[in-house]
Amino acid sequence: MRWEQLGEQNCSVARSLSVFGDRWTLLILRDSFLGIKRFDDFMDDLKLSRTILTDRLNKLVEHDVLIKVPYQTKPTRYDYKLTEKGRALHPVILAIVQWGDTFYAEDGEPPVLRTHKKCGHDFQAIVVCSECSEPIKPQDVTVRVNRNSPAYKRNALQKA
Amino acid sequence: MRWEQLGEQNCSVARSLSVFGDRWTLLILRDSFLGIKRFDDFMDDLKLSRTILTDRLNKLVEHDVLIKVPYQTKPTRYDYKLTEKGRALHPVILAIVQWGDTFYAEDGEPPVLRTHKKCGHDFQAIVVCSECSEPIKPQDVTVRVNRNSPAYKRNALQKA
DNA sequence: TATATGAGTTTTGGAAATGGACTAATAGAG
DNA sequence: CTCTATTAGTCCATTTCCAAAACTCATATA
Repeated sequence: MRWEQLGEQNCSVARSLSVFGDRWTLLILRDSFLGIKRFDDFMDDLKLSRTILTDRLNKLVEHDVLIKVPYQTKPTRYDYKLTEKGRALHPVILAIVQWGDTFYAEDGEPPVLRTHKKCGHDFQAIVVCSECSEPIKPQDVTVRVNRNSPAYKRNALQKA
Repeated sequence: MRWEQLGEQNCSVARSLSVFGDRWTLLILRDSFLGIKRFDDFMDDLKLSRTILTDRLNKLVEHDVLIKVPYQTKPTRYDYKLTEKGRALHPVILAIVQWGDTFYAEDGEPPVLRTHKKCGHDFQAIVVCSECSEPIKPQDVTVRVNRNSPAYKRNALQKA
């Protein structure tokens, strides 16, 4: 399967990964959440080739994850800022950080600490059930196809 | 920066992505959480080249995310099953699903529904603070370097 | 006029992915 | 005891992707 076809799959993981599932994009987003906005600042931090950075930033703008906001004219220069859709990726980054902290922190000390301003504590990110607020374990989840989804209906019609 | 060097960076996102941040690995893991275990079943579902699948499965085994468990001898054939470390990636997958469901579900109907057995409800995955159990918003998080981490100490020594 | 800054584009050799053919070990059918 | 199917690979030619470095362009500053 080609990368461009991935987004056409009827799976939320596949569609999401067609947006940010490549080598660099999640690192760009990590930097965005840390406040990095400008081309050369991404360059300095990520040490990737300019070509790829240009490409990835443009794709993120196309997908409405980042937006270009001019910060000067003559010549026009842009900040790359997270959109609402981009900020919605925060849980993904936090979940990845959590896993890395758990399995790769030397001496149990993660490289970076995060404080939750609301409660004032250093925190870990926990994924919980929207209905009962309990942490979700893999074995507690059952999966089924949504018969109300347009994709399912199209498929059912084809077979009939 | 080369892909192999990524894991050496002092960042939990970078180290995590050096394990699963490529085109196919997260899709393999999605399938693992759906119960797929065998080489050809991954093949059928993912439609990727056998070479790449071999490579990615081996890497996941090396990183202790999957483990090979023989299900027959003569010839020996293996199931690829999630380890504890692999199961710990469940929140990452759920966070990705959540984002895809939010922004790419047609008519607001996601392709797949998940039920939490514990409470019996279809659920969404929410990322909350381990200390106050409130959902975490990007603007409520402050980040700082952990001065107790071995990596920080090594760096401080170098400069002194 | 020369140099610096910011944000790219172009070029080119090398690395990785793709798709298809080939291999191996064994079981079961005829 | 040969033929075919199953499972899990390996090998290889072609295409695509990526890194690094050089080049471009618009402007500001010395």
